[in-house]
Amino acid sequence: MAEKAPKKKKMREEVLERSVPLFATVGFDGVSMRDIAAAVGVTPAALYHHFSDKEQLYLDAVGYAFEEKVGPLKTLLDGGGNPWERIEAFITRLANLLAAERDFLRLMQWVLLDSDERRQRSLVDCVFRDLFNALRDFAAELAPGHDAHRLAVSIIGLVLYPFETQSVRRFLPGYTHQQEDPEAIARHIVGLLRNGLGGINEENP
Amino acid sequence: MAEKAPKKKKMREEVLERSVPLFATVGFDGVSMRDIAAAVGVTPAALYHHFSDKEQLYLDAVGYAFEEKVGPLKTLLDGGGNPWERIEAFITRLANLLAAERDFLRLMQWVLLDSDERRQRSLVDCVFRDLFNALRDFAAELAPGHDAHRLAVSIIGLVLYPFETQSVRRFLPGYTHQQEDPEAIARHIVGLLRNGLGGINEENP
DNA sequence: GTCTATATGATGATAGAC
DNA sequence: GTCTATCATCATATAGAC
Repeated sequence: MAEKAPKKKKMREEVLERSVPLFATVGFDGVSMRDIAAAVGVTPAALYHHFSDKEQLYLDAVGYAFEEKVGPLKTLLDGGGNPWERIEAFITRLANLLAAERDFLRLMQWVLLDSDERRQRSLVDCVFRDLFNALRDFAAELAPGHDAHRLAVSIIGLVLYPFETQSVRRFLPGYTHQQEDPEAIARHIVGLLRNGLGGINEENP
Repeated sequence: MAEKAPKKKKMREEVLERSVPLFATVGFDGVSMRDIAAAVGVTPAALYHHFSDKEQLYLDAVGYAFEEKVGPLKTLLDGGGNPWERIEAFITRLANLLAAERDFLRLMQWVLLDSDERRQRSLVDCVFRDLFNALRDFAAELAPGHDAHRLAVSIIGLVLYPFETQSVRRFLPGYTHQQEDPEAIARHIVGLLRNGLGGINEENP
């Protein structure tokens, strides 16, 4: 009796894991409880034993997708040492994360578009707040003369936008596969933050 | 008979005008034909006399919302003269547009998240392509040493992100109403592009 | 061109057997 | 804890009267 069946406790987690890509792809309104149930391999009724309703399942799924993702990122900013080295490490890590975990990015986009204020607020509380605060505090240290809040927004936008727009840039001329390389994106952004466009060319240093 | 009834021809446009804020707020899946019909003041069946189906109504609504918005923006980039003056004018105009027309921004976000590839492509064709190409060509002129495509993405991201994230930043500390001032946002971005963070402080020049 | 009425199916959620 | 069966409601879309 010391050994419990390992399968039993995992049902709830299994639901979350399977529903994350669904919500990430088509959003809250685009996913039905039937879809999730089918992805898990149960009937829709079974889901209601683990989650009170669809909204709670969604909130838990988003929280599940973000936990253990934002923590390590925040740590990169907290450490001491050269601020420019830290911001470069943060940007590089974030770019690699976004490139590898596409669901992560899309869930963030869905949160930004959520029109249910109560739901959006609870998502922000569990997902965005800590990381944004850490980045804003770091921005204040990195560039004391600038508005830290505004600068934090700029940094996040610079990193996220290449990935957010990838699905449409595919169709545009001048698009090459290598433009999605997270390391190259990070170098581009750090160069921009350091010197603006007046600095040394990134292509011909 | 030389004078036609001015009301008759406007029905189609009326539907588009009323449906744009609905689609902008809750997206394609969040709006029903009943919602649109109610907003216009007709029955759902009447909508099908003007649009073959919901998707066509959506595509036309997005096109309607973007026409006469992107054209003037593109013109700002095409003109000759000092490139830095032109990019500043473009960024300032775009920021003011985004601040004034919230539906415009949200529709763009929905397009970026659209999981229907055929639909997304047709939206990109009628909405994004021209403006992005103009900006990319301009970026090539502004900073010949940089990857023009990448730089165009960075510029768009810098301008759009303060507005895209406004709905969640409301809940975060350090948020002040004045951070949404499009003129201040534009100055911040131009300063960043010119000098990076190493330049003269924007707050204490 | 808009209406009433309706076909047809998907949706979130629940009751009760096992 | 999961199932079958079902409810009530909502969805897109159409047919045909006016």
